[in-house]
Amino acid sequence: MGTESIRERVRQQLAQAGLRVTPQRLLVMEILEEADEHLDAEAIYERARDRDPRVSLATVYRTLAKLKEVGLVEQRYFARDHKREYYETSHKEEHYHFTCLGCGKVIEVHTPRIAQAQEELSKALGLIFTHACICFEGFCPECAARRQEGPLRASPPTARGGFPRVVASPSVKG
Amino acid sequence: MGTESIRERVRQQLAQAGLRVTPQRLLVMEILEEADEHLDAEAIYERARDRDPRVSLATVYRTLAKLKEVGLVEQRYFARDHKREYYETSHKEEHYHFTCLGCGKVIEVHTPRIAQAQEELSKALGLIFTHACICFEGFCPECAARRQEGPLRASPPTARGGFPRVVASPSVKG
DNA sequence: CTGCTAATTTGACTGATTCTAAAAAACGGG
DNA sequence: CCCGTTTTTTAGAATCAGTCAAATTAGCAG
Repeated sequence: MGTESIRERVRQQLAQAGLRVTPQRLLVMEILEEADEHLDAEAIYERARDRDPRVSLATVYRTLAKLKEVGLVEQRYFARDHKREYYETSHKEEHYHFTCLGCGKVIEVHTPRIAQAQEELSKALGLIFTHACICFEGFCPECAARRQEGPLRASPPTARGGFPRVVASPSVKG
Repeated sequence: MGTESIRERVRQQLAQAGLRVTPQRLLVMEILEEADEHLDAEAIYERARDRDPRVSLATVYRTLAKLKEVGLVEQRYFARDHKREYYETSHKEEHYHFTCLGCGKVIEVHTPRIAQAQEELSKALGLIFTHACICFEGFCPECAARRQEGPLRASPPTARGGFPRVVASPSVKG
C-alpha cells in the first residue's frame, strides 16, 4: 500500500466525517498510519515539518483533536510519563499497552477481561461505560531475566527523540 | 479513631520507612486519611495551610512523592483531567475508579478481572506486572436515566474547589 | 472573480508540577 | 540538653505540554 492510496483513503475518511481536506490533515494522518510506534504531538510535528513546512505545532494539536473527535485516531496515555498524550490510528482491534520499565518498549497485549469486567460492572451496578484508560507497566521477559543477575536500575531510557517501539503480541483467550 | 491515634500510627509508619517525622508529613497523611474523596496536591495544600501555615505547595508535592515511594499513599489519574494527580492512602482493598461524565462523581468499583488479565498475560507472555493505571468513565445510573429524556450536556461540573465525592460500590464476583 | 466561512499560523499564555538555593528542623551521640 | 550532620522546608523561579487569540489564508459557492 503506497502513500497515494493512504492519502486517497484518508481523503475519503475526512470527507465522510464532514471535515475539510487540508494538506496538514492528510499529512498528520499519513504520518500516524505509517508509524510503527506511538507518537506524541511533538514527534508528529517534527515529522510533518520535514515534509511540509506549512505545519505548526498548534495545528498538529488541533488536527489530532479533530481526528480524535471523529474517531479516526485514538489518544493514549502510558503509565510512566502520564502527562504526554500519544496517538495511534484507530483501525486496529481492541488492545491494551504494557510499558517495559527496563527497556521502555511498549507491548500491545490482548485480553477479553477488561471488556468482561465492564460488562459485569455495567450489569451489576447500572453503569454505562463510554471510555476506559488502561495501561500496564512492568518488565518484559528479557528485562525480567536480566533482573535476576544484577539489580536493574529502574530508570528506563526516557525516549526523548527515540520513542519506544511497539511490539504486538498474541492474545490471551477468554 | 481520633486524630491522635492517626498521628501515632503515621509516625510509626514514617519511621519504619526510614523517613524523618515532620509536622508537614504527619499533616499530609492525616488529611489524606480523613478525606472521603480523592484529593490533588492543591486541595491537600489548602487544607494543610488552614491547620498549619508552615506548609508550602512544593512540600506537599515532595511529601506526596516520598509517601508514594514508600507505599503509604497511591497516586491516581482520572480519565478526564488526566493532568492532575490525585492521591489516596493505600490501605484500602484493590479497587478501580469510574468517573461519571454526568455528575462528576467518582465511584469505586471492584472486579477480579483486571488481576485475572494480568495473571493470564503474565503466564502467556512472560511479562512481569508491577503497576497498572486503570480508570473508566461513563454515566452513573442516575445520569444514564436522565439521559433518556433530554440530551445530556456532556460537560460535567469540573469540580474546582468542590471535588467529586467518592462512592464505594459492591464488588462483582469472579 | 468576490466574498463567506472555516482552517491555519505564530506567539503568547496557562496551570500543574519540579527545581534551586538558602534557611530551618530532625536525628543521634555525647 | 546541646551539637554537628543530614534531611527537609521554603519561596520563588523555571519548565513543559498543551491551549488560546488575533491576524492571515485557503476552499468553495454564487
